[in-house]
Amino acid sequence: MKEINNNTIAEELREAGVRASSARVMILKYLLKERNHPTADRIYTDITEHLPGLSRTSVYNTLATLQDAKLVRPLTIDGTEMRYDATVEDHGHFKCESCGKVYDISADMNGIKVSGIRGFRISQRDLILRGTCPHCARKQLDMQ
Amino acid sequence: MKEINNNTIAEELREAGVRASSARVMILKYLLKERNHPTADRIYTDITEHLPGLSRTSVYNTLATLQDAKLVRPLTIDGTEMRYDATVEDHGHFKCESCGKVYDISADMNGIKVSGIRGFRISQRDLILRGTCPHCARKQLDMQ
DNA sequence: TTTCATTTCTGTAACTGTTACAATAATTAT
DNA sequence: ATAATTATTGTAACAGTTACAGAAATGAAA
Repeated sequence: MKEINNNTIAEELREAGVRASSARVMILKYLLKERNHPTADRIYTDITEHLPGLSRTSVYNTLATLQDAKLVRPLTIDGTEMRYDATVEDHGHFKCESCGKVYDISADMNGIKVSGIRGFRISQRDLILRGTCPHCARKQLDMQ
Repeated sequence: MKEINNNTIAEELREAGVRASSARVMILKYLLKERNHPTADRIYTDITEHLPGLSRTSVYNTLATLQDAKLVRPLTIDGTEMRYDATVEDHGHFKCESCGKVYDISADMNGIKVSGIRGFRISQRDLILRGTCPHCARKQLDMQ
């Protein structure tokens, strides 16, 4: 497990071919540390709470740059807002429809039998499960 | 294959426990016939082109009703807009990043090995593949 | 049928997430 | 140091969605 600090992140950025500007380091560090599938707005508010001087537009610009550099993956779990994930390895997500929280799940997508995709070139696979998380399921039982 | 006409659709609505208003029949018929994973706006423009007198808000309201009645499934393939699908059976989607088209694919999700979801109650599974569709892949080759 | 209560639909306006754009600031190369 | 490029900011526009109040349609009861 590589340590996460400004230097390692700056290096990772340069390796990916982009300049290690302060906004990029901040945002990538946030994504690597929190791993909470945040929205752009969540990133903005969390970072500026401690370090003002970052604009909302810069968050969007930076996220676009990090996506292009394949350092960050966009998640389209909700229909109306993007979420972002610094984990690039194949994995799935569970969205609790009760509390809204998004959980990482490990899923072996090679086991999926897919047909009717002859000639399709696949570059990304997203698996999203929806339902109720254990915490909310227990709460619902208690209320009965 | 059951025939799709206003009567069978009205009956389907009533069976699902909702009134068969004209807006609901129109929109469900559109979804069943077109099967093009439309956005709310696409539904609105396509229907009002031939039959004016349907409001954009009614499209949203109706889609929410049809979702509650489990007749329509929301798709969150893009981050900024919802799409809708009248097919309820488990299947996946392929989004071509080049032309934007969304294809249905048949996927057996029972083969997925998922771990780390003890206690999670799953109500829906979405599989989204992204990449290049055969049509666009051929175009890209031609250009080289 | 007429009346009443409820449900559905409409139009406007607000709201949220995102993007475009021009101006400023910072960085890199010359 | 200077110029050219790149990054960041703030404002404003834009798109998709939702809230809300009033109008219309529907269903039930008399």
